[in-house]
Amino acid sequence: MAGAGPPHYAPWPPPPGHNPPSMIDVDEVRTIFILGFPPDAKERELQNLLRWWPGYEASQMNFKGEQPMGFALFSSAAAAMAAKDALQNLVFDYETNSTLRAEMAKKNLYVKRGVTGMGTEAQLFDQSKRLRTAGDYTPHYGPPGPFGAPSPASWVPQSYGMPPLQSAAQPLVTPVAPVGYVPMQNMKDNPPCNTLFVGNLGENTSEAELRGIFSGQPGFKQMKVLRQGRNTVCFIEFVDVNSAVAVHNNLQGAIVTSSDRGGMRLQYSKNPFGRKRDFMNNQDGGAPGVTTSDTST
DNA sequence: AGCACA
Repeated sequence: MAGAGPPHYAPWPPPPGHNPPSMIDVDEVRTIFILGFPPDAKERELQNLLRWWPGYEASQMNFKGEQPMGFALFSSAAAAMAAKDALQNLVFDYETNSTLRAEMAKKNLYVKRGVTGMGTEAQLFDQSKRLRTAGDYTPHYGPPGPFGAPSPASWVPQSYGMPPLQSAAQPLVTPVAPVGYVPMQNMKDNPPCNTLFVGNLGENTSEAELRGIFSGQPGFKQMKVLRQGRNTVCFIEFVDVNSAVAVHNNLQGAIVTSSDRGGMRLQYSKNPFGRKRDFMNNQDGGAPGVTTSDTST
């Protein structure tokens, strides 16, 4: 059971101008990081472990590597340290003999406004601006725009004072903002659906860049990259059609730095995710795409 | 100008 639905997903990225840095003492580290979880620990378990602690604000589980790493942000350094001590050597799971270790982090956990530990660290840039910084083909890790979002790497702790744990703490995804756009005429497209097809990608297009671009988009679910000789294509699934439509429009022609063809072409997929049953049953020779199921009215 | 996976 998935419970009562998604708790607090932000349906759309916050507009620019959020999180005024002057409001908070940014110098004070009030984040702890926690190790020792069993490999199957869930982010929700971390949240539920900490949510009643005084001053708890947000947490996040990082699943790089063998064992999950938890990060938790508190309202003050004192609250963070108290929680750190409370968690120290806590037996998390008797079956797997998992004992937690906690330390102060080097940097504070970066939390998107309104999101507490939901694990999507990729930042959105202001899509309405259609940043056109062509000339600069340096991959930007973080938007060049009005608000520079810190790369997730910036808050990954350096693990000092403890045995060499996961010093290889890498970000799961490095957010990538397109450096610019080229006009893209989209000749034949398909009816809107929850899956986008990405074309006009060169053979050495980096999957990491694509993931950096798309995984932070609102409603992103999963993506798959396909190499086809000197072409690369990519499928991106979204939670709903509206999310796909937004990205289809906003990122059309966005420049993919690792591609040698400039802008990407975004189309709706012919075979969207989650439709297998439908189109398998529609073998009556009728027009594909016309389904008998009605989702509206 | 290229549409996989369930």
